[in-house]
Amino acid sequence: MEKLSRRERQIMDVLYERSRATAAEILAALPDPPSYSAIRALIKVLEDKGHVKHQEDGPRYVFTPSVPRAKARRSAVKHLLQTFFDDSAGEAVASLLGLSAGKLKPEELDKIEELIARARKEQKS
Amino acid sequence: MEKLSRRERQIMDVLYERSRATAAEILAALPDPPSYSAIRALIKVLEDKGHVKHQEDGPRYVFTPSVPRAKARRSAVKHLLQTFFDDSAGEAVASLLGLSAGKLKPEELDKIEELIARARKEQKS
DNA sequence: CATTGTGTGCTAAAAATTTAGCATACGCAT
DNA sequence: ATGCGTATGCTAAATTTTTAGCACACAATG
Repeated sequence: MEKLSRRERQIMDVLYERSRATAAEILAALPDPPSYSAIRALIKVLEDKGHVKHQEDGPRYVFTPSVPRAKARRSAVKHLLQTFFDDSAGEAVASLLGLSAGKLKPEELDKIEELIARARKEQKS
Repeated sequence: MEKLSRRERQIMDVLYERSRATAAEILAALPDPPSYSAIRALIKVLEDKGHVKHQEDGPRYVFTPSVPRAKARRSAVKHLLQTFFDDSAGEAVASLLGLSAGKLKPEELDKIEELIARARKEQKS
């Protein structure tokens, strides 16, 4: 599994964000969008590298990441944690809560609290 | 502020992780490290683009990101949230707690709980 | 005071990325 | 059936990234 160029990374981001997209949708979602052909060439590279799969949907292709989102998530979080938070999950959570202050639904808060409770138990064991 | 290539991104990651580093340290920290000259050329580009500053420390240069870590953090978190968590901070926190299950110090957990309590208050207001 | 080690700056070439452009296929309306 | 719009596949060229290779400065060492 080879490394991704900037554009390739951007395309993967779009795919992970929407979980599936056509070439045209990707084009629309990219910053400084290049030409349609350019996009398609890039997608082909991504397919060759094994990062992207496609399925036919009538006339057009629909592309999806070949590594499941959950897995990609984990690496991304791990990397973020290492790079910006010295591996301190606490700080990271703090940052998250800070960033979305006031935007959190009570149920989400409940859920998080429960997770903390669970973490406490694991801690003791 | 222009876009970063893969290598440039990697270098910035190292810098954010350690907050400061010499060319040699960066070299040591990079995956598939290229030559020393290569590193230095890349750093120069990053300086030209304005992402990196240096200060002299005796004989050698010490490089630091020119955008403060806290700010870079915020963008990184925001981007992660958008790309992998549909902007749901709740899910992101869940993922964090899951990833570092058992590795969290009780004080950290306390800290998080307090943040939640505070979020609850903001919620109501 | 030469030599060695480690730093910088610069530049040209190699490699990789990114782009545009053309050929082709297919559905659909004229 | 012809032409139009929108797909895909492919390729060659333009651009950017990445690399290696000097040249020079300076401090420490023998």
